[in-house]
Amino acid sequence: MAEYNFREIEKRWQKSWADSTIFSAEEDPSKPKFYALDMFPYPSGAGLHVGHPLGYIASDIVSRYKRINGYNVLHPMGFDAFGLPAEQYAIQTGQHPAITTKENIQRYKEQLRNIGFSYDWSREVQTCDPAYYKWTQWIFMQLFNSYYDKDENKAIGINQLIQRLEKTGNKDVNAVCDENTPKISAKDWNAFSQPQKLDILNHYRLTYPAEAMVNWCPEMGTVLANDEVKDGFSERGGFPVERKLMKQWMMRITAYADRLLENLDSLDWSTSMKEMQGNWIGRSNGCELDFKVADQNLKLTAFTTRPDTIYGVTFVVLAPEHELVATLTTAEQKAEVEAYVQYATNRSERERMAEKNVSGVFTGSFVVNPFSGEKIPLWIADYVLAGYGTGVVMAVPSSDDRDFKFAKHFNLAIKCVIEGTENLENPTEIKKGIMINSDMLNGLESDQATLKAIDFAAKNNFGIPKINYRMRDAVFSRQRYWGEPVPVYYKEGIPYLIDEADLPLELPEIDEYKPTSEGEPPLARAQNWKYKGVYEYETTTMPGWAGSSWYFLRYMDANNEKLAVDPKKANYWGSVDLYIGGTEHATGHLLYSRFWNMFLYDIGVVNHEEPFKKLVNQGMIQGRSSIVYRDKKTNKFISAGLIDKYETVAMHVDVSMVKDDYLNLESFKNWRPDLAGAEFELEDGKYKCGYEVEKMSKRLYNVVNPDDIVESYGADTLRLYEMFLGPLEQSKPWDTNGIDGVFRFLKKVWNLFHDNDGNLNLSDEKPTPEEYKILHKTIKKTADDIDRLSFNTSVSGFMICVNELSALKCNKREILESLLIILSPFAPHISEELWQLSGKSDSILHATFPEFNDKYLVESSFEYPIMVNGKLRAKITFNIDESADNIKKEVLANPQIEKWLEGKDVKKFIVVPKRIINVVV
RNA sequence: GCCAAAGUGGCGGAAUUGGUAGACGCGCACGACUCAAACUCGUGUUCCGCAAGGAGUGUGGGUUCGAUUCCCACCUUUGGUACCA
Repeated sequence: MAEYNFREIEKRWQKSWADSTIFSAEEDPSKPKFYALDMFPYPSGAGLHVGHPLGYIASDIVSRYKRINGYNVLHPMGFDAFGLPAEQYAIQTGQHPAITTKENIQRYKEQLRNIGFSYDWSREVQTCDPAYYKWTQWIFMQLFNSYYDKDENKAIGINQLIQRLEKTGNKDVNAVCDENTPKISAKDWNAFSQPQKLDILNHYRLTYPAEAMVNWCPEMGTVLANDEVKDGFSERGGFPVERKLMKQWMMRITAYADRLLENLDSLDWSTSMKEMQGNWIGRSNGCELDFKVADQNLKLTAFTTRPDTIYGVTFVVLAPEHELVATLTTAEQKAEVEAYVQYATNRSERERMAEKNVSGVFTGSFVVNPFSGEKIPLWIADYVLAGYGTGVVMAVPSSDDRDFKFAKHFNLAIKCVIEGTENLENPTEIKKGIMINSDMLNGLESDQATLKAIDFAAKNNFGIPKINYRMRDAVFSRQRYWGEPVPVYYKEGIPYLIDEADLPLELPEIDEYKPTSEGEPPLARAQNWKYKGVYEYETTTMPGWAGSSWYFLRYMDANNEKLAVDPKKANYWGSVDLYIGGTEHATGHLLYSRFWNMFLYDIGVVNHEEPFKKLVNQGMIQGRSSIVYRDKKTNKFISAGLIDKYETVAMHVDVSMVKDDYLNLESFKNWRPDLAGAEFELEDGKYKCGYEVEKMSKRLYNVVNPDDIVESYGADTLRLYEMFLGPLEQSKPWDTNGIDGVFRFLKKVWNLFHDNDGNLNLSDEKPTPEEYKILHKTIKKTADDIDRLSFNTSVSGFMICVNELSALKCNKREILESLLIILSPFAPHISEELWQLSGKSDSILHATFPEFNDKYLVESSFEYPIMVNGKLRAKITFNIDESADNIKKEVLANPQIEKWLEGKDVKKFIVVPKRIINVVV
């Protein structure tokens, strides 16, 4: 009577779980904790497609597995709800982004519920909720009130800095600050006006206002962070981005550069992920060297990582934006230099990148090599960046590719300083070796020469060791509406934090979501929006990454109205034990989160320095588009196998009209009016489509919605199939074609419990050794596979297990109940249903993962593959403890083997116990 | 250019420590059931060959009794990054 009715079963259990508190987590010191986290989604209008749940399913399996292994599991979900698409939509339609966002979240939650995730929804967070962003603003305030002390190597309250300034000025303060921070004495400080004092403090604060060169995207009307710009275009939308000097809030992430870099070692992340962050931070060890300007009382400081090549310096190059460009240009060169600077600074980042040609201009001035005393020309070129190092490069054309190209182009001197490069067409091919033509450094190895050069420069007061970073402080302002307001107001042009008691500072209502006619951000439109009714608020909002930089902490204590997170709870849950999400967040979210978490660690909010102990990047699920081919001459559609005979045009068709690559002709004709009269050239009476693996996108008609899969196969099938598709971390195309196999598997599971008439049929008989063996083999495999997140192989393990049990017609309760428990993290609905049908009153969620027992797998004999010279020739079964001599005797006497020996001498006889036997002749 | 990861049947993929390459699933072929189709079940399915046998994990070489696995060189694909001195 009972068929596998997944629709009814899944609805029922999903409701039952939602009505209970079965997935809510409470701190419980008696149990080990496990924190499994998904990167929370941005709720877009398009809903989830089949690629999104991949990681969620994996983390859900681990969560459920850990739960039945006695762990206290925290497995929450929420929404990264501030963002551009909702705002763009608001600009077009006038609809408040909060409304669209709310609708989209509703839709997402329903889609997620359909898949049967074990989320603790009581801890849901939404970044756009004032109850949440109150604390995002609070963290901003803590950053504003802190500076980074290098001696303590941590963030410290700004009040302590003020006390030191009052007593001794800043000469002994070893802190991270702006390059241009003035040296002040206690006397200076105490004589300063309040605005002057605040200005000094801004040079130290971990979040600070600054005039900064930013990535301005005119199309979007906002600035973007470095990680939001790709090849001169915005990552979202693909609009052109230009450089612009603007007043911005900045985050002093560079203060943490070293710790962010060094801690990478301790993290269980993929090497490529660590590599990406390492490159992004880009620490380079080197030194600064001073070059005196010839005949003037001026010096230029260059940063170099290769002071060993100092004797190979044949010119020095300034960035076009360098402040001394005008001073150092001679009268004769003035016109040429001005024209070049004009040209270089007006070009956008994008143009500069597209431009591969070498460009530059001579200043007319000369500088002096501090080591050799040689006079060398000073140039200006845009391959030198104002923002990196000092904006001055000592050019060594014999060791550096760019310097080499530049010297070649302008016919400048090239001097080789490394042995073996003298006769090379391109001396930069050899980067390190024994120094030559280098006076005091001659004969030294590059690395030793580097040390000696730095030492010499330091002793003679024209150089110091220095570490530079590629990473910049992060721009924190967005000229947009749909983000967290910055909790700052202005009094006489000076920014002040609002009172903590006035948090949250809520987004005001405005008439339109566009910038004002004066180009002010949308918040400038707000009427009567003033602090204490008097002072203007900051009108930029926080960027998308603000709310996502600490949401993993809020989950630990999501409903606390008094604190961002109770340190006691944060200490209990600690770092995330498994974080699953996309690789696209390598240099954005994952870096900013580490930064904020580290800061909160410094100020004592949490007791773990790193937020994500283990990180796994799920691969992208690509679309598998279906293609039909229209004959150019007759307008007939030609089946894929026959297109060689015609000249055809390819056309994407909706994948919902295609099954197993065969096109449903009726649906196709009904798809669009112009196709109603379509004719076809068929193969074997069917139309076979071609396919293409590409991005999943509406435009390519290849989007597959999980709701549709759940409707036709059920959530358990979807979960298993997504896992079965291949390794979690690998990108792969979604191909619905294979899903029947997984569905069949679940039906076989169902059939194990039922007789041919569909009646429940379980036996209480003692299982046979063979049945135990099948079960315990699968228990071990499942546990091992989950530990290494190899879910595709555990699914095939289940299939093997069920195939073998079916062959034995096994319906032993003892075996099948254990099977249900190990299957339950993967296919929770069917497992729960069969568990209850078999007479259990308690949920399978409260069951315990069966203990693996080795004794069922012990074999008394093994069928050895016998190889002769590495080629498989026979198989013979021996007892496990058979002596090597006996094995040898029997193998050599075997007629199958004898044939291959042909009486030749046996050189070697190798027996690898329980593996293989190899005879070498 | 540089850095990282990966190349295995018609397809997705397996082989966890150097030990039977192609598990499991899809697809395909044949068969059973059926009036018929679908479902389901069974058999087969890396390639060449009737077979015996041979070849085979991107290419070429090496180490080893034995290599998808280790080493060297190269090719291709994907991702990251790009004047970072």
